Amino acid sequence: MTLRTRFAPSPTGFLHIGGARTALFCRLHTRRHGGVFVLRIEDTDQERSTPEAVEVILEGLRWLGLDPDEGPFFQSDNTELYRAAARRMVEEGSAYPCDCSRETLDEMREQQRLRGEKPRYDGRCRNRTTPIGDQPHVIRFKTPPAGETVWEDKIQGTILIDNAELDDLILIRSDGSPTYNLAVAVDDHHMGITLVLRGEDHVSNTPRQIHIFRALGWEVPEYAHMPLLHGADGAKLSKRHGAVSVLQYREEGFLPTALNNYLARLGWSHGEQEIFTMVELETWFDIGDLGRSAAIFDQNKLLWINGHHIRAAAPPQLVPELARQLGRLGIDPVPAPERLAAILPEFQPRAATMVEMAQKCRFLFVDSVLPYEEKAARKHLTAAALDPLLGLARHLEGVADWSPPSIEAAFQQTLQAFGLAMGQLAQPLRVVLTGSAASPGIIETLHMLGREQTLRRLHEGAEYLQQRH
RNA sequence: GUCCUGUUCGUCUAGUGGCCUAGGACACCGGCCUUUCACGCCGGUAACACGGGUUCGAUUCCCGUACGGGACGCCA
Repeated sequence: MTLRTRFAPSPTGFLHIGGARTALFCRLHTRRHGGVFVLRIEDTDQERSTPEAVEVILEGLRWLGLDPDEGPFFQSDNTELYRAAARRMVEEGSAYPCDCSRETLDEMREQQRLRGEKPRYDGRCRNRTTPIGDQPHVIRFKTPPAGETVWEDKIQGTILIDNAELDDLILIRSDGSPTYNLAVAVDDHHMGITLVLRGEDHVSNTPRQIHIFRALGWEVPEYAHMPLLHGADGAKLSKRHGAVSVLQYREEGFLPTALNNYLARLGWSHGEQEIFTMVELETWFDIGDLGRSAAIFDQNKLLWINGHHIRAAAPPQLVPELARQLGRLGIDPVPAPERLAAILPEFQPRAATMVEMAQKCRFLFVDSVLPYEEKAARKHLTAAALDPLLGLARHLEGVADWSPPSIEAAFQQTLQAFGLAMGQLAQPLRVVLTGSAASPGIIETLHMLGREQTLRRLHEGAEYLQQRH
């Protein structure tokens, strides 16, 4: 039987980093074993599910390159399937109607809590003899009162739960809609899911779902519960707690391959390798190699991995994202792709994110870099810098082809003429050309900037110096 | 509170009874390279939660304690 897994987010908000990791693990594990990766949208909560959230989740998955092999399927399309399953269970005696009010239930739980018991439904409607009729009611599952439920979790190992710990969960709400546990079991069966891979926070739902499978006479799938992702405070990452949308990472200049690489390394390792391509992950990743404890998200390491992927990328691959980020910085029009591809190699080793890269190469695409960075100007734009800069301008005006060797020659001639060391000319020049004291190599910087802009900024700098000193 | 579950450097991890005076990576600190900033290279600080067993020998196995996390909805 071929492996079939599913990623089943509920569309009640953005796709956060924890959800993305679950999707990634499903995808990688499935690919590794030649299976099928299914996407199912769990929108049985009509109150909170929105089409916008569905769109955002799909976009997040698309950006990460985690498109499903099948789906997306929507649970809201299967309502009749769930109702039929519930009806059958009532007929066969494994489920029953219950008309206890929410107030009754609240009070019940409150009392139990006071007595130090686990809050749970006490099953008072289980054996009722009077028919409910048209009264609003829910359908509850008749949980086996004794015995234990055990499964061999592919990540956690053997998990054994005493059935006495479980209460009679609701299958169908009073408005006729199915609840999570029913919908999941029915869909996992009908979609032929063989491995349910999800977060550890679902462990307690597993025995309930296994019971439903058994009541319906279906084969129970395998389960694997992966450790959760925690925030810096050590608590579970969730939409209400610290987790941001994966699309936010795109805005901040992270590459999808880097994010996948980092997420995969959280809880999993392969020898002493840190950097992985998607293909490598798909050939080596296996949930059997996952650790069992939660991991804390570390932005620093993500930055390092991102920088690595930026450096390893072929320039043309980065062009669209650099263009987008420059646009966000107000560069209009955005430079031509060929131009960006040409300058990219100089900036790849100098940026941990695409946002940082856009900021660092911005000086190439503006009309003027004034005002200069204050600290840089104070340190390097002294009165002594004026004459050498003007001298360099004269030498540069004689350069016809603007090739790096020619620029270098003009630069060396100026150095000799004024008896200066490299840094004494390079630093003031850098400030005048880029506005800051840090940039790619000075010859490369002149070359990238072009003859016209270089000379213009040289004179602009000379003017600044004359006014200041 | 009850049930489930976890615990190796600050963080991610290697480690499945002797190869561990515990390895790698990020971060941090030094140094080298260098026209600046990066990249790269070299080096350093830093961890087996605690207590009992089992064993010739425990980071590794068992029990307990502590601390952490998850679950306990007509949410998923």
